Amino acid sequence: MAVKLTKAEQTRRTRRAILERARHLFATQGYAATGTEEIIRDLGITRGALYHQFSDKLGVFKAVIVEAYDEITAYIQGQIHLLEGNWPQLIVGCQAFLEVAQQNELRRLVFIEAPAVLAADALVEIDQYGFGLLYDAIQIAVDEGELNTIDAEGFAHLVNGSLNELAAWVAKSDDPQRLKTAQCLVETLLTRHRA
Amino acid sequence: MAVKLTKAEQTRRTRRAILERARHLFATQGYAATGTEEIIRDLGITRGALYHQFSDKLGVFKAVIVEAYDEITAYIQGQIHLLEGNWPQLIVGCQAFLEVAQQNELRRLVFIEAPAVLAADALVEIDQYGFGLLYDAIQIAVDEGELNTIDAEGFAHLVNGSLNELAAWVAKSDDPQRLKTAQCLVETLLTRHRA
DNA sequence: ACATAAAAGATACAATCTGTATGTATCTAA
DNA sequence: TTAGATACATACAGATTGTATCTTTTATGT
Repeated sequence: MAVKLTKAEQTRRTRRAILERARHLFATQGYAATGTEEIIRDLGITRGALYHQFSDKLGVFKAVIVEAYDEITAYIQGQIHLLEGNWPQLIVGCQAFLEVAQQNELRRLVFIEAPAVLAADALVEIDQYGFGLLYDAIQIAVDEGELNTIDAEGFAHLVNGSLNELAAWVAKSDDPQRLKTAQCLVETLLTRHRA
Repeated sequence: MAVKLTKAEQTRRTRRAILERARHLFATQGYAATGTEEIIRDLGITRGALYHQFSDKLGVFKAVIVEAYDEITAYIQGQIHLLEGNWPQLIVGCQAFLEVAQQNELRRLVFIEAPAVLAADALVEIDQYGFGLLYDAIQIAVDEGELNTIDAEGFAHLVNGSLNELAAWVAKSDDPQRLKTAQCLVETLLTRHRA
């Protein structure tokens, strides 16, 4: 029956199907333990289609990671874009990160698999954007005299590391209180460095 | 001419040779990109010896990671064991971590490769020890009324995340000043949470 | 509308790599 | 000294990735 599809539409569907299946498998089993055969199984296509749409297995992974990053930053932007002023945006942005990065799939993908798989590769480039938002906000806070630190860049890394680890901590537990605790800890961290 | 060796000694030498070579390769190329063949090349043995001494490739990796962890904790212990009181030990211990974890080989191995490779596996168990030292010190500081936080465990994760990320930041640069900056940032972080 | 180009995908295959099964020599212990 | 264990080598099966080639369907130009 095969309804007639435009080439562009066919490509779009194939890529989406591959990306969604791959994302789930990479997140639950890891990159190495997931075969290209497993990705396309039940999708009604063969590995040939996958290799036609993506350069290789790593190409699929990169595409998955880019989408995951976009989701995270989009969520944070959505939470802060109505707020007035850099300082509250910084605090709420950090707390929003803890909310979204608590999802296990997203977390393992972005903070465990990606650094290892893309180690030498394009990781810097991709991660740079997410970290950049945090760094910018902290730099502004320093410039505005709100934040007191000897090194804005270093402090941005300090906060970034805290956020990643706390997100993992929150995700590990099923205590709904833990998210609130982590959010409070980050707010305290920032407040105690207030000028 | 093969000098006569006792079995135990032969085993010891083989395992050491494999572990040292594997550690370097895993650290520089990553786990997935390092083949068992590559590990034993130039060691004067075959893959058969490797599989006799270790359960499999993952077994080699685990052994490498355990040694790396031991090195890190040994260094920290050496730096703090003469200090009096928990609070200074906490601060100096964190700073010592930044010194030792700045070495690129150790860092990629322990903080990038290990989490991905051992994801579901025994990672928790291994990492638990290193984190445990930090957690204990923080718990004591809270009990002694030195540290002010709403949640000792959460704060320990916050500090741990900061340390890991700052270590990576220090390692990325060749500016010798950066280590000092990072150490100062951590000291400030702790001091600002002092009761 | 028709011929031709181009793209999506299928199939088959070569190259690797891991782990296992089996064989051999050397050491240890009764 | 002899039986068994131990360290290691060799050969091979299974799995997986990427590439080369072929087929089919859609797009394009005249």
